[in-house]
Amino acid sequence: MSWQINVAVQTPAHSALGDVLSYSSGAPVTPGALVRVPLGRREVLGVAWEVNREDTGPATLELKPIGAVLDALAPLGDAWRDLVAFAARYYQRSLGEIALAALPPQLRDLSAVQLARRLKRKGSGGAPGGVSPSPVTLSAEQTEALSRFEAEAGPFLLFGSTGSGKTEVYLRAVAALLEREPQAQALVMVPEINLTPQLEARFKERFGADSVVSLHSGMTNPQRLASWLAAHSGAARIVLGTRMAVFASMPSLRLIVVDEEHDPSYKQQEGARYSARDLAVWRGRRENAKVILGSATPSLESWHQSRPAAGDDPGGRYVRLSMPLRIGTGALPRVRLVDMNLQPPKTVLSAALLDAIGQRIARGEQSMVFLNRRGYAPVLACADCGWKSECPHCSAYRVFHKIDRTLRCHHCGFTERVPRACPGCGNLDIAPVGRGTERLEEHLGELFAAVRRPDGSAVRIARIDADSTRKQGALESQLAAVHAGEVDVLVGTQMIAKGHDFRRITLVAAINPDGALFSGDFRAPERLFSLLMQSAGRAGRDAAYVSAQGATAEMWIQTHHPQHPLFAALKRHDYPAFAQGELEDRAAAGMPPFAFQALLRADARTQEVAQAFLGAANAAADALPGAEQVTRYPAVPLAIQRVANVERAQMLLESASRAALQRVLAGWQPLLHELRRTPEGKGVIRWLVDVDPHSI
DNA sequence: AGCACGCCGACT
DNA sequence: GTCGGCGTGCTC
Repeated sequence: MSWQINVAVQTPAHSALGDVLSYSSGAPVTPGALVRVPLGRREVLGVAWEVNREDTGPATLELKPIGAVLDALAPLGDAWRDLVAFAARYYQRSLGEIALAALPPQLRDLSAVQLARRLKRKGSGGAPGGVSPSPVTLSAEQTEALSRFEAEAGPFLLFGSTGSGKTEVYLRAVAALLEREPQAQALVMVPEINLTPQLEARFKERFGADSVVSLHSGMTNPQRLASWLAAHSGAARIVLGTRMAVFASMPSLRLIVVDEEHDPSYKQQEGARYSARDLAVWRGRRENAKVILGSATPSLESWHQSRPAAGDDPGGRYVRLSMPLRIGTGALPRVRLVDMNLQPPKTVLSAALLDAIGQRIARGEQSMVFLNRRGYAPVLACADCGWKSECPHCSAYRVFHKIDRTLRCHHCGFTERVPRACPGCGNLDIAPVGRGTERLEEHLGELFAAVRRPDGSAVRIARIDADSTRKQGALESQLAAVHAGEVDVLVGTQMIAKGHDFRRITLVAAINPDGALFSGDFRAPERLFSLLMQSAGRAGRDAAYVSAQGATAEMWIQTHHPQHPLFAALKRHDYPAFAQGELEDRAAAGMPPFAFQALLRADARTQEVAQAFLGAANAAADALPGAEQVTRYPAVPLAIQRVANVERAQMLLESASRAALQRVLAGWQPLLHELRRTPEGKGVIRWLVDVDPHSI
């Protein structure tokens, strides 16, 4: 009984327990080994973090002995533990929470014996598949990007417009690595589960099915365990996945690709709020793996970080690789702005846009119309008494879904049948206000009811959004229908703007994107620009198809602000101009990437309690080291202040120094734990820190 | 977070 | 008399 093992276990952030719990062991355990340990009445999985000989000083407290060591599995490496430790520190979470969340869930339930049995059954893995030669010839831009990638250290920002062939660059970079180093592994991340199947197919075709595994939350637990084990053992040369994959154990990691690096999905929005993109860059440096961030509309952070040196400015830390041209003859679509101020009042779809869609139908081409609002109408209202379909549990309206005649709250899920008469005054005349995708689909159906396709049949309209794709496999089958040409007009939310290659779509329309122009969220314009650029990229991807049809691909935007500089840049497909404008605004306002932010949020039964806690927390931070370099703003309610009967408030911290902000946050954590036991902390349901928040 | 203990209302 | 509501407290 002479070893003290400090183990990271899943201790929740609120428990105020230490980062690691100490146990005794009769034999040393390798740091990084998975162990089962007693915790209260139960036995949980943990990761051995530090191992000390217990010969110094008297035993201060009686330690429980560790349980089984899962020694059939190689211990997690130093680099992996450093990554977890960094993420825990930076995002203000416990070591164990990050570590355990990074492991496949099934590992928690398996005993040492079961795990050993499973590993034996798996055997040593199949023969490594050879790399198939690439079927395509590289463009000059791609060749240039690859040669700079090979020659320099990075990290790289691959700035390539939609259709410029970024994926082929990733594939070549991975191929060169795998051929050069027989053990090397590559990690390729994509923002959404929906995008993994097509990328997975492409990688498997090139590198063989045995070399590639996926890691994302859509997989079953056994699948995730199998993939994780293959990555951990080195049998899988390529790991493809969503943000969670950044924590995959990969002993020979040499290359990390973050595709669509600007995508908000890389930022985890619950639990440990980490940015997988930022962690990827950190991990790359720690493990000496090259990192490529790719995007047609990079995040302003990455764009700024990849600025070239100029004058006194030494430039950013990233190397920018630009590929502005679209492959083949397909030009970028023409952007057409419709000034909605010149349309008759209450116009939903302008006559010019309808005409353009009609022409596409007549030519047998497809159009895509998107609107970022699902359901039939965002509000149901009574004209007589002013009743609106408010959610009784949230400070939000319930959305009218005509399909099943329900009012649904998109925040808490509360659903009711639509009332027959106004609950306020009994008036039978309650009407939908505004429109969502359902209503747009209906509207288009009416408008094109009399129109015939070239073969004389009726126009086919389809809708893809979170509601239409709820069932397993629904998205795939709906996408297949679009690809097969069974749809003339596709209506949907931003879901359809992301990544899917609709080769026969020659018109994309954004019906009402104005909301993001003057939103309180300073990142809204960036997201809108990226969404519109991406949507425009959906149109006319198949150059051969477009030119054979003699058609011009078009992106239509209906707006009340046609003079807005965002649209001017969009018209020219000029991301650099847009970014420069935004960066100037951000610099002037002292916002990211010129400042660093963190949020402290508190949830309570009442807004007063939540704000009182934040007020006390604010006062407690006065004395912290670094506080003089951090601006603390007063507590305010969240934009949606009540969800499921919980009131939410937050306060913002901002500093030009990331280090100072980190120092304050680190010192704050224990004070916040103490605060919960004071009168100001009574009634606080939870509090959380969000470092580098995405929306404030 | 789990999972206990603990102290008050409606059921076999 | 017990089943069970979730308030409070602890886990090396």
